[in-house]
Amino acid sequence: MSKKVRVRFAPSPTGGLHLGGVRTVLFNYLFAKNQGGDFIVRIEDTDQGRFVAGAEEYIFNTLKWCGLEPDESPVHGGPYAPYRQSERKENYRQYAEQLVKDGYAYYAFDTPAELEEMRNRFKTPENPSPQYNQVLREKMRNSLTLEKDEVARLLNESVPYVVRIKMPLNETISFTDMIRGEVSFNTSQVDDKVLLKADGMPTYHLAVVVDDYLMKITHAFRGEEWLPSAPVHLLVWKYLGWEKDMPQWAHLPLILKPDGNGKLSKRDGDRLGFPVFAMDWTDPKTNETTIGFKERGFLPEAFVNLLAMLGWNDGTDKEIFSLPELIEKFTIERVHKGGAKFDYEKAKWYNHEWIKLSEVSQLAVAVKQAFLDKQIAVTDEALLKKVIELVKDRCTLLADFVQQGSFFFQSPASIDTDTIKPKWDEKKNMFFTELIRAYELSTLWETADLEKEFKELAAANQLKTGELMLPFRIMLVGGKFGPGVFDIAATIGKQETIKRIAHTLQLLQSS
RNA sequence: GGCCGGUUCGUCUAUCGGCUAGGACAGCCCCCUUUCACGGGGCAAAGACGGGUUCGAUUCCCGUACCGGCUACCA
Repeated sequence: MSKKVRVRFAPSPTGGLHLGGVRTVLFNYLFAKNQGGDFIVRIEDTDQGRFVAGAEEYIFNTLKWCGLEPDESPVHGGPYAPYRQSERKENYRQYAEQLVKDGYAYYAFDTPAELEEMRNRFKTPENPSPQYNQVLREKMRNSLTLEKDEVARLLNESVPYVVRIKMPLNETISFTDMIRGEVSFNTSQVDDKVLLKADGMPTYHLAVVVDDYLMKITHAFRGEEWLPSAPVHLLVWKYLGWEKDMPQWAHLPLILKPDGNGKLSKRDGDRLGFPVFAMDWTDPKTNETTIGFKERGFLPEAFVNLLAMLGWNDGTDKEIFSLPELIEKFTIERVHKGGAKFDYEKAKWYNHEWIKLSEVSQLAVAVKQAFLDKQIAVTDEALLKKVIELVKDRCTLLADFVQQGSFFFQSPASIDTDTIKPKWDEKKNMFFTELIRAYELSTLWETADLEKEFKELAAANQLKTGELMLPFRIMLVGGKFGPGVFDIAATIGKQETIKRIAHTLQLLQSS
């Protein structure tokens, strides 16, 4: 019997959640649910200096929007509460002390200024960033170099200190990553990372191990940027005597910027004009808002779908997956090793596909909101549904519904008469005048009837239908866009259709 | 600089030693459509390089190059 799968997403609440973060959540979630396991969210707020108001709430709102609800978290509760590291502060010190007692870690009294001084002093062109390591630790002020009495005195006088792991010299440490296979490191290349900070808070390196252990995490997913510190974590697991309970690691590939170099950042979105955050994020300090996928008009289904395909596929040509399908099909073996450049065009394609494939009723709420955002109140639900049905094939983002369909709810703000004018003449004017009369007498008001009448009248006047359709369209919607003209006329009704024709005729007359 | 990771069309990817290297996005062309889409059809487009191993390498191994990540009392 193997243990129940438990995975965790461990964000630090420092701002909006971006693509990469949500994808990490998603892969955690998919793996857990595929295995019938639990998905835990633990807030890693060990850095008091980086606390950002509202960031935690934002994270949970985002998960909710995506449909990735945690089984355990600070807001969902759970048997391993609290799930906020700042509230678990007292847990960590004992483990740090235990490591010191067992000779795996030590106290270091160097001040930030001293550390900076050290780095400057030993910096050379060949070694631009000297590390607090097996060699340099000998030159610093710590419980390894100081006399026992001196250490005791400093501790006694409450001189600030940190606890650092004592990296062994020249040991090979390796593990099997679920995505990358065997990865190994030489400990001589790894520095003595701080485990417990001077303020008594653990660093990520200690907290991640302690909490993963305490919360019985079985599989740990995180971004590839964590790979270099994996040996530190491995060693902490080992030194604490928990090796047999260590989760299996999986380091996810990064999401890269579209135009070349580096991992995708918020700045790239601003620069290239696409969202990077899942939802709008307003920085409480600057009050600046960064656009999110949700507000840009993405459906959560599409957002989740496109994220899943960035680094994973099911081995077939299938690209459109619902969340339940993803859960069913997801396996780590099919996660890519290489980073993926984010392609906004493809992202939009996913949204377009999901809009086309969604039921009208599923779209209604979001589309109504899109209209409302543009100051168009929709009160007629039946009309809304009819409009969605008519235009959804040509909508990539939710806002496109407004562009494609506002004229169903209100008369066009302006009529593109410039397009009509060059080919306008008295015969056409006559035709539309007669059309008004004909439509006034119509007893049937369906698409096919309207088209039939229109064409018959055109034939009677010896006019080509083709030359009349565009003017008609512009009269009804204001420009060269929208679904089929007769569908529009049928939908807006007799009175409105006639009104719009007459209005344009008047415009053409007076200019 | 050091360490670690990665490398198939412009982009996301399939291929688990047999390939005429498949699909999707974007691009281009045609059909459908008297708007724009949708839909259908087509074109163009890739294994970083050099060595091995093998009857046979995109696939396995080793180098090189390139790209990326890390190198904080941040996560």
